[in-house]
Amino acid sequence: MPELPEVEVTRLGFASRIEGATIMASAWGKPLRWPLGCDPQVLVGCQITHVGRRGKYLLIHMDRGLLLVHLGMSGSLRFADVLPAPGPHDHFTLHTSRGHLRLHDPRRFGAVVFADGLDDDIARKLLGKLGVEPLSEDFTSPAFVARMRELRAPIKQALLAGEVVVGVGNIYACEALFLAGIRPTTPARAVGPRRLARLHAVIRAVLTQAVAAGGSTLRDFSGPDGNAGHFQTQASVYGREGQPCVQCGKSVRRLLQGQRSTYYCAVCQAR
DNA sequence: ATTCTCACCTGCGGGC
DNA sequence: TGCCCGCAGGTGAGAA
Repeated sequence: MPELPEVEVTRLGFASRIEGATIMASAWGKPLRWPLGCDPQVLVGCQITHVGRRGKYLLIHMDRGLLLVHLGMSGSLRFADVLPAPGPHDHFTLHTSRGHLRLHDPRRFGAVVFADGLDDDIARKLLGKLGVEPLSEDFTSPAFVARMRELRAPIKQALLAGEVVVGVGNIYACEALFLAGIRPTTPARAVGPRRLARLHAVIRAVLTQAVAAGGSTLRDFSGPDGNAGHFQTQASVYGREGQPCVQCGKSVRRLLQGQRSTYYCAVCQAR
């Protein structure tokens, strides 16, 4: 599920409410993608100071160390004063003095990992190669164009790789390429600079709109208050194979790139 | 170094 | 009704 907008919607929904809370206990279900990396007792008594985000990782900073939370494909976080007893897919609950934070993740591709700090080994391993934040000032058009022009990979896969810009997953990569009029299979370096500049602008715009719409809910995702996102209803191509292109009316196509579905319009994205 | 494939895990919808 | 297949928002590991 969660690409940058969904993670950001999650963060915005509970960050200010949990900051300042003291952790009382944690509860665990089935194993997630990676082990916590410390004794769960280490968390008890820690005070949460700030909730940030890097790419698709939530960073729960504490007075001692931080938690890196990833939602994988099917994860969602819920934060509430009162939560029901954990269900079979609730694999982590953080009980704090300000409420209870719970990770629901049927597929368990998500993770909760403890790190001493952002420069410790595990944090660097997970965050070290990530590209620029697309909603930050550092995401500039000239730098983006220059970096993309170095890459042989098909442009969609260059976006998904996250080494140039983070947070753009399968939905938003398809949408951004459609809005920029770029064929997803074109090698990044073969896309003209003006189209790349357009892509830069459109990535910002589409992610911003998606955050405003509460993210996309295909099946699992909900924000920390339990509300579904509705950006998926605004999608131009994603999930619309065989349906008419919103611009030209021709049938939206689907193809596979690196085992992932790509949706595009062969007319509007001619090259 | 790159680039590609596999693997992780569960659930759902479609076709037979 | 029920089974089997394909598909799903991510990404690290290992092979080629």
